Amino acid sequence: MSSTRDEIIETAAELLETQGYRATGLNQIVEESGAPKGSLYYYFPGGKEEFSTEAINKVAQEIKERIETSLAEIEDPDEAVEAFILRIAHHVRTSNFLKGGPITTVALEAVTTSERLNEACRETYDLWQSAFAEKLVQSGFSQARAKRLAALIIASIEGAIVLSRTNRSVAPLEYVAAELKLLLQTTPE
Amino acid sequence: MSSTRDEIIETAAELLETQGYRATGLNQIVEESGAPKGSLYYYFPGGKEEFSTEAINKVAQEIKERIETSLAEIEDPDEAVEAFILRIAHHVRTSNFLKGGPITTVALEAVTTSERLNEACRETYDLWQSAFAEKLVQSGFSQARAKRLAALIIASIEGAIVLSRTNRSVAPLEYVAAELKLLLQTTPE
DNA sequence: GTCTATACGGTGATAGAC
DNA sequence: GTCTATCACCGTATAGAC
Repeated sequence: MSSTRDEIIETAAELLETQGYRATGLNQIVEESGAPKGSLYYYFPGGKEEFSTEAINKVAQEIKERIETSLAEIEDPDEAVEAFILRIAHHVRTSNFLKGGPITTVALEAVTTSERLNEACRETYDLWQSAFAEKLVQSGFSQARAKRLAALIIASIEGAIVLSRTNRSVAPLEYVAAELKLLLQTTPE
Repeated sequence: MSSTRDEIIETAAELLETQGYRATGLNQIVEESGAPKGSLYYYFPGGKEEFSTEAINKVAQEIKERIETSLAEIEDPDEAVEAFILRIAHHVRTSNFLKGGPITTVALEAVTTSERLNEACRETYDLWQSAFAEKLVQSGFSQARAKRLAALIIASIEGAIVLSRTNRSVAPLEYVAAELKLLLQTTPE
């Protein structure tokens, strides 16, 4: 129940979201977290790769729960997904386009960098996709269709976040929200 | 018409696609391009940021033309977009999931790193989006709707590439291709 | 558990000879 | 145009005192 340990993970998660893996330095984490410098390798013998993996896993769980609770608030899947995406848009805007897509940069970096991080990212996306698919199945979509639609939802959100942060405008996220809403309004198959 | 200059840009483009900006070192570019080490700052006084910007602009044009020619081959927009995405899937697979989304990583890194790179990425996405939107307008969609749909197409492709590379499977790209095809089959509004 | 100091490699960039 | 040498800096990681 070390508070220091948690602080490191929490700070790492934030920096990974805004900067990515390579750009996030140990010194910066120590500085911003206020954690004692000497304790980093005490808590995480595996170094940068280890606490980054833990940071990803933590974020994975948090977002998964956010997806579930958000989708549970509205019965119609099209409106539920729309509302969820607009929440993300708000998050991106209020962060001044510094946040959003907490593991996207790391996921791309990990492909050529770290098998361990890559695996953590893979599991994270699976987790999120399952959360969306479950809602769609409950709404009457077949398992197969729900899986495809969930992939589209995750993919388009991730991509729209890239576009929104790059353009410093949440318009891409709003467009995606509107179009996905239309697609999900069709009769479930 | 310097061949050396072009080699540097070409190599930079490839490395930026697979590794991103921060991970791509000057030494690596010199080594893989076969360019004389001393000529890097001769051709690009602005250093890393400068030739990276040129690499992005070059890729932007190439992909734009690939979008246009690919979409021109098939009249129906739903089938045309599907075919284009499946071509990307092939590209991602044959690269062993090392390539795809040539500027995605750089775009995310640029938000907190380089105003110049950020601008280049912004223009690139605009260029690609316009290419899709034009095809949709020709197919009977309104300007406004075409713009939204183009944003969804770009976003979902970008995101699906992230998922596909992370999962070492082109399934996400295939799912997105199938679902976008369905969405575009609806009567143009 | 935490501190300080340090090792060691790599980075982008520059200088000056040729 | 190109080469070589070198710069100052930053990164991760480790050692050893306390």
